[in-house]
Amino acid sequence: MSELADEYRLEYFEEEGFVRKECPECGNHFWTRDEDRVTCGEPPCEEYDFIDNPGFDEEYSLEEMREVFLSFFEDHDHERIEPYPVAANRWRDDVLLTQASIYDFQPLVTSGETPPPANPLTVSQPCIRMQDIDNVGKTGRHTMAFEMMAHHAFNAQEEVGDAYAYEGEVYWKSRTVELCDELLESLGADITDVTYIEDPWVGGGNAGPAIEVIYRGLELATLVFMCMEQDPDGEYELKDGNTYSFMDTYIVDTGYGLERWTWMSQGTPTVYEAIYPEMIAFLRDNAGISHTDEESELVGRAARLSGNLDIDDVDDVEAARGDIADQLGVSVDELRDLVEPLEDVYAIADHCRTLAYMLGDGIVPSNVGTGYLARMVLRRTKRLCDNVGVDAPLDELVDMQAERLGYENRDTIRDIVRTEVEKYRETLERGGRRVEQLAEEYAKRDEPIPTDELIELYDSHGIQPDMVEEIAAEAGADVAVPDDFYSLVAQRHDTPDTGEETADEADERFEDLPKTEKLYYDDQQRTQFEAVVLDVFEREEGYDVVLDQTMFYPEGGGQPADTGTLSTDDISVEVRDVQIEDGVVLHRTDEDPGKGDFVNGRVDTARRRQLMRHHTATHIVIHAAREVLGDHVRQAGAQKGVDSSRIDLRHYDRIDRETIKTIERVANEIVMENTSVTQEWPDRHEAEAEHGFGLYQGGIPPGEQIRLIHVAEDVQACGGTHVARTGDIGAIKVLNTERVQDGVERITFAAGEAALEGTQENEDALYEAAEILDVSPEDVPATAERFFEEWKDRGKRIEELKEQLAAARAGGGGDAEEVDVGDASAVVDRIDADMDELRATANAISEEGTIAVLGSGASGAQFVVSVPDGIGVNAGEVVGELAAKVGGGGGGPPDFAQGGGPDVDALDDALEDAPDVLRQVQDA
RNA sequence: GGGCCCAUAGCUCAGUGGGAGAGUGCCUCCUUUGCAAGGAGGAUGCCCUGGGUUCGAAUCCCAGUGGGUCCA
Repeated sequence: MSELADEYRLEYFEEEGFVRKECPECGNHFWTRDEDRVTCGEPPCEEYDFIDNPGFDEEYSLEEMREVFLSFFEDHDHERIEPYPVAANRWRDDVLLTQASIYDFQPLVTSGETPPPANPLTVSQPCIRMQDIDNVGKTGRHTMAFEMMAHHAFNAQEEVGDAYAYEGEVYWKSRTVELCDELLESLGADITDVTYIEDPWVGGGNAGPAIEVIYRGLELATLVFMCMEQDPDGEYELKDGNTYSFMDTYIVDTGYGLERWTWMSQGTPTVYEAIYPEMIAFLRDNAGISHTDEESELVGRAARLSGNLDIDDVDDVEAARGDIADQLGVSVDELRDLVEPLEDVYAIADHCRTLAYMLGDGIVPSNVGTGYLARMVLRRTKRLCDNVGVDAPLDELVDMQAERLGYENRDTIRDIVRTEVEKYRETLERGGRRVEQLAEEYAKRDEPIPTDELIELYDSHGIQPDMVEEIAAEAGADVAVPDDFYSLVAQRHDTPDTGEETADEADERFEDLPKTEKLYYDDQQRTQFEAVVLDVFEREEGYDVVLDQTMFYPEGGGQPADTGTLSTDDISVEVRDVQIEDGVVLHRTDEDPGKGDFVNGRVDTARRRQLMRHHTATHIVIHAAREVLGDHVRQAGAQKGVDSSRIDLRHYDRIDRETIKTIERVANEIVMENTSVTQEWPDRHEAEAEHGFGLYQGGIPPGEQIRLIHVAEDVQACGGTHVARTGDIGAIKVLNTERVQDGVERITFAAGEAALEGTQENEDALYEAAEILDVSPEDVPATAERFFEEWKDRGKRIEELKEQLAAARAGGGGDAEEVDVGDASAVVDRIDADMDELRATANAISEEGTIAVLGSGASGAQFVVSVPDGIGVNAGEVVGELAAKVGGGGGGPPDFAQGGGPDVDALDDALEDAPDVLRQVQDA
């Protein structure tokens, strides 16, 4: 680690007369202008020194501070860029949320594959860190949502020339520190009081020297100099135990916490009061939290004391509470009563801001992905509100933050919040009933509710253990929540590893081949072409044919591969599948067309046309859905086909029939407008700047240029083949919708011929039903309803008649054989009726005080035995005996049993034996 | 993407292989009558759909549909 020390000997430090010191408290090395300084200045080595003593000349609001920062760097030759969405999974698949400004440029820019949108640049990037969730409100400085203000410079070593998407050096360490110093000085900070602590950074396979900027006890910024990568042969061993070496590229990655700078300028007791004072005032008022001057003073002092401690999680807060209470001369309980409601209010304000970012950027609550995180935050916020007594609707609270952050989709945000709150209310209600029942049950048995039940309640029904405790207490049941509750839940989810994923077969055979020229982009309507067979590879079944150019579209972007033929003068081979690997298109054929030959390629036109129709139709349906449902709608997946296609859309509610009809109509209007469908290959950053991330409905393509498809007003990045004009689609018919996950709706639809076929199939079903009912199609619903009602009525009527029949049989059943069985008498009879009738008859007979043994051969051989009260015959045993004689079994309660078997021929014999069986059973 | 849970009367839910139930609401009557309530009687149901196992399935198995929930 010490090997990196040289990395910190900056020209700037030398010129400015900085000295390098070692902190006697923590042992870290730091740089300072103040030769007399002893410690590094960061808590716990030193305390906060800005509370009630702001470190800048003026107070700034969050918005003002952001503007000061961005314009400072603009004035220093940086280009200001718009922030990215907080949903980082929009452009990368390794993380869900944006947690730092550098996330915007990973992985393609940091790796040098794609140029940055500007260089150098400055941005204020909204970020969300869920891992801090428990600390929010309690430590005085943690927030889940924050903006990381930053300036970045992307450099490449001079000698590598243009190997990367950016060349040469913009600036590096000295200039970065100098800019930081200048910014601080421009705000009136006392820069002799600033310390720069050496703190090497390691993360995600990269590393480099980094500097923490400390002023008056507060870490205001981290300056990271990303210049190393993990390398088994690297000469530097860093704090994670891995070895690293220098890279060709080196990147300035800074992070200035907007909230902290704002806080520093105001010197309020906590960061929350500095960054959203209006909202906190509103919440305090709404929750009815008011303090006497004396109490306010106490709260302020407590905040200062806890701020001075180096508290990084809630457990520490609880532990520290005692110390703080001692120092203030009050009891812990007194302090807690005073401070906890405030902590909740702070957390609510923060969580609402988090939700505003998430929902504003189009995250839809769901049981998966970022949607799940949004749902968690929302429910937590709702709990906090209920807990502290905030009764303002949550959608209003989120809207306060959304308005401040300048989101334009505020109506949708409010709608989503209302829907979610309602869902949560239902879950709580359901859960509450469940817990009550359970609690009563265990209270009755005088047992505590076992851990198993707790886990089940949480895992399957979303009920927090503390809620169980609360409800259980009311019912008088005990609950013991184990300390390791959440790890027990986690255990339930541990699934045995089913081996490693199949190793990706990097096929080296295609490496030396030139990339196939993609003719299908030049003229998407053409289906014939000529090409040279560059190579043919034998496969387990069939061959991979590589051509110099092709019209065959390889499977990709949810569009299946083309099929067709490749012909020479001598032979015609069938293309069954087409794949692409490293730009080389592989035509999977059944025979070898011959390497070096000219071939005539012919794509299956009908299939291709349907695929193109469906692909363009997919864009149109998404566009229509966005228009009808709102801008938050995004594609969560898609699959095109020949007969139908489907798209999965993120939406927070079910899509009902009326809405589907509207979407269908809007989509078909675009078809009927018959506008042209065009493609272009713009620079990716320009495209993003113009159209936003909405472009990437189907995933993010790599490369400096991306292909855009314009359909009417809709623009999407897409690699598929499309029709020339929307009218070519013919028609779009939605076939079905289903909810594939919470928050994800699947729309299945058909285009062109398939739309016609789909409609005809539906009509066929209707006509067929109409024919069966012998009514006209439009009368089918009413008739079906009438038939169903009548059918039910008849069922009831039949039941009644069976009862009557049974009563009649029991009363004056003439031909039934009556036998004496000890003290009782029994009727043994064969009635070839169904089970219901048998049962009814048997019941009626036994109500008269006679044992009933009835047999039926209606479907197999079946028996019912009914015994009146007070007669010592076990019906179950009788049936068992009888059923055995027909090759089956039976049973039931002692007074009423039924059974049977397959052997109908033996039924009469069995009934004949019945009196003997009865006597036998009675004796036993 | 994966795990788990649920589907029975209008509503909330019992029902572990053999006669479909409770509470509540509904209808009628009685008592009382300002309301709340009390008493008696009554109607409720393709037990989500489709297959399978079984003599027999609301119940067990499989698939589907619809909902819930936890995790990554």
